[in-house]
Amino acid sequence: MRLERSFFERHTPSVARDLLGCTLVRKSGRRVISGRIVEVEAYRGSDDPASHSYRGKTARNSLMFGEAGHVYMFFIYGNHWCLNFTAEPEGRKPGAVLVRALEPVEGIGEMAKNRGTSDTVSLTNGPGKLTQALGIDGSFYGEDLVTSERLFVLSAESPVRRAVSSRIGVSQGHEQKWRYFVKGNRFVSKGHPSRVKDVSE
DNA sequence: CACCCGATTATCT
DNA sequence: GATAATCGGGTGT
Repeated sequence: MRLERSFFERHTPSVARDLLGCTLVRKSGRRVISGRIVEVEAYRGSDDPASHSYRGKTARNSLMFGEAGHVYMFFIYGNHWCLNFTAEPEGRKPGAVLVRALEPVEGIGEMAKNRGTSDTVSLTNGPGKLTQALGIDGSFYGEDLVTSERLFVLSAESPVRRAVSSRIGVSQGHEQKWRYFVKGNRFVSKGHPSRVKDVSE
């Protein structure tokens, strides 16, 4: 079942945690590429120095202040697109969940073509990699996951073992343990080893 | 495995 | 003008 609006209209870390095990589906014509979400991070509001919305509303982050369940894309380090889902009830705090890793399900051949590699593990084990594998770019900025024909999320079919840590790649906001991943899954990104130490259940 | 670095550009100060 | 929620390739241990 496709996730509906109410799923996203909650506390951002809860949305992030519950996205683990859900399936991200990318459709273009007859082609379907999909993967299970195995790693995410929450970014939230004026109390989170690592969030793009920390310093208030700007042209780039305005979507994080709007209706939940939309796609927030940003381009980083001159190379990569990162995929985020907006969260929180509208009018409350700005919030978004970064999708960091997928376990490939459908369209693996297509992913390999998009990524230019045949190494299955490295197809989708990072935020910049999975967008490339699924053919998701800046044109998806603002896409509504609740109604879109080309990008949406299906609810989890079976429970997953979750683990938590501080977030990867951020220079501030280490105290918050807002990275969630599926324990033991080989498609979880390696991240920065020094920042993955404080893993807890 | 640990560390280092260059690529490359939108966005904000 | 500086910075960045990354990646891949390199070197050295």
